[in-house]
This record gives sequence, C-alpha cells and structure tokens, in this order.
Amino acid sequence: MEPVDAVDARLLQALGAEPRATVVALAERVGLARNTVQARLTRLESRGVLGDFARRIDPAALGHPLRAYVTTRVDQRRLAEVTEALARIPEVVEVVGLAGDDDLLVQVVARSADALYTIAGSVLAVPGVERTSTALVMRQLVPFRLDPLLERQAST
Amino acid sequence: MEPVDAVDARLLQALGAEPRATVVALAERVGLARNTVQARLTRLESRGVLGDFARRIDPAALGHPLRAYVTTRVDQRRLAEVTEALARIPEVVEVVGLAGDDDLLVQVVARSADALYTIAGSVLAVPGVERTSTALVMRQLVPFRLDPLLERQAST
DNA sequence: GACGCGGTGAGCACTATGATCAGCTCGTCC
DNA sequence: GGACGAGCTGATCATAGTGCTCACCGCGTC
Repeated sequence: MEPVDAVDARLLQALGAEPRATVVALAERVGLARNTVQARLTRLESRGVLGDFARRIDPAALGHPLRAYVTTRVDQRRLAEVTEALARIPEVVEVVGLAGDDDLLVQVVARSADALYTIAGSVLAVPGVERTSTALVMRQLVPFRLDPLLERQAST
Repeated sequence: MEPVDAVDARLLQALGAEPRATVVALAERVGLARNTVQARLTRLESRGVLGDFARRIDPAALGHPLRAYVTTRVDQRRLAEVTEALARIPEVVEVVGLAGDDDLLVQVVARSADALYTIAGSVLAVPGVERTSTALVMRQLVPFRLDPLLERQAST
C-alpha cells in the first residue's frame, strides 16, 4: 500500500483530535480548501486507509472487560480448518499467524474470569490445536496510538 | 463500565456498516426517531464507548506494513520507567502488561524487516528490560471484529 | 397517583454537503 | 520553451442534515 502524504497525515491527525468534525471544520483546521479536504477524504476511504469502524468500539462497553492473548500451536496442515473454527467463537476478536515458536496469536475478550476460562477451553478444543497458553491483559500501559507515526508523516 | 443496551448495539452495528452515515440515515436504518439517535450517539461518545479514531487507521498506509509482537521480561521495580521509555519509541503502538511468564506485550509496526530489527534492538536496549522475543505477524487470519458480540448484544 | 425517564414528532434557524466550474500553480516530458 | 496533466482553489448551486427546543406520551417506580 502506497503511504499517504503529509497533507493526508495532517488530515488524519485532525480527525483524531475531533472524529465527528465536519468537512468544513477539518478544512479550516488543516488550512486547506473545503474542496481539497473533501476530495482527499474520499480518496482515503476508497484506498482503504481507514479500517473497520468496529476497531473504535471498546469491548468493555459490550460487557467484555477482560482481554487476553491466547498463543496456540496448531497442526499446520489444518490451519484453514482451525482458523474457521476460531472465527466461530464470538469472543475471539482477532487471530494472526506468527513467525516464531507459536503459530497463532488469538486475541479474546471475556465477560468474566470464569468466562475466559471457558473460552480458553473452547480454543484448546478446536481440532488441530495442539497447545495453548493464555496471558491475561492486566493493564494497558501504552494505549494503542499512531500519533508519533502520523506526526512524522505530517512533517515530511 | 456499564454495557450498552440493545438499541445502542444496533446503532453501533449500523455505524459499522456505514461509518460516515448521517444521523438521519442511521435513524432510518435502526427504525428510531432522529432525535433518539442523536441523543444516544452523544451519550455513547461521552461515555467513552468509542475509543481513539487512530484505531481505525491502517499502519500500512503510514508506510509501516510490518507488524510484530515483542514479548518482554522486565525488572518489575522499574516498570514505570520502562513503560515511559517504550512510549518514546514511535513504532511502539501499544504496550500491555500481562499476567503470565512474560511481563509486557509490546506491539510494534515497522517500515521494513530491517527497521523491525532496529526497533526490536531499541526495545531490548531500554534499561530495565531483561529479555525480549519478537514474533512477526505474517498474516491476519481473522481481522479484528466485534460483530459477533454486537449481534448478541443487539438481540437482548 | 405523582414522578422521572426515555422515546416521539414537529418546528426552527443555521450549516454542511456534494457536485460542478474555471482559474491557477506546479512539476514533467518532449 | 512550451504543452501537458495533476492537484488546489474559491465560487456557485440546490438539497439535505444539524443542533436545538418544545409539548406530548407511555412506562415503570416509589
């Protein structure tokens, strides 16, 4: 994916500061014509720079305040099958394939510690999963952020 | 955090389907009065249900197509210090404290494999960090999602 | 039965939207 | 040098959405 330019980066920064801002407000903030902002926003969307809206939703607000990473080792030949089964567990919010000792990193959320135990069990019960290790997220020390990278891009 | 109710969940689903939808469009979609939707949206925002806008931005669009998880073991007594130092590395996009063998899970993004190597070095170089292990994300098998949970909440 | 809460529909002035236009300044290419 | 295309600009337009306030109503609570 082609990286965005400095103007787009500033636009994204402005959106970060005020997500519900109107196009005219953004135009004023970044010092561009409304026309330009409108065109760039459209381009950003169509280029897929902005991911799912769901990423902004706090799982805690959905009654799932607990978050954990389940590292799993799987039978590589059954990877597709395993992925599909994991996707059927509602509390599984993300699965990525890793290079390293572990094969899969499964991010899950849970309503309670008890529920988490059950969910971890469901992951282990998936045919093709050989071993799992669950690590509970106790605290978000640095909340997800992209500002430093946006800052760098904006000053290009 | 108090979980949202079914109506809010449907609202969030509608937003997920069409993030730039106007309030009137959302009202029509969920079958509520425009007034109600407006009030609920305001409440959702003020309750902090919606996290940072940056969460929606694809790091690849910022020129950082590589993503990795760096698990680290730290001197627990220097945790605050370590966190602060990690936060100063631009490519560190999230740090969480774990319960388990590893202390910290550091999510980083990088411009290239070479850059990733450098960044992993920076993490290890932080005073108080004792050991690190870097796992490159090769593929997103299940992209981040909250739909299954939203669905459940919407049908309450 | 009084109360408060949340949803409703209506109305209002104000503002934003999306689309289109010609004009302008770049840098690129021949 | 000159033609070209891309991108930003400021203008205009009709249409639509916004934010707000109001009175009203149904519902569960005390």
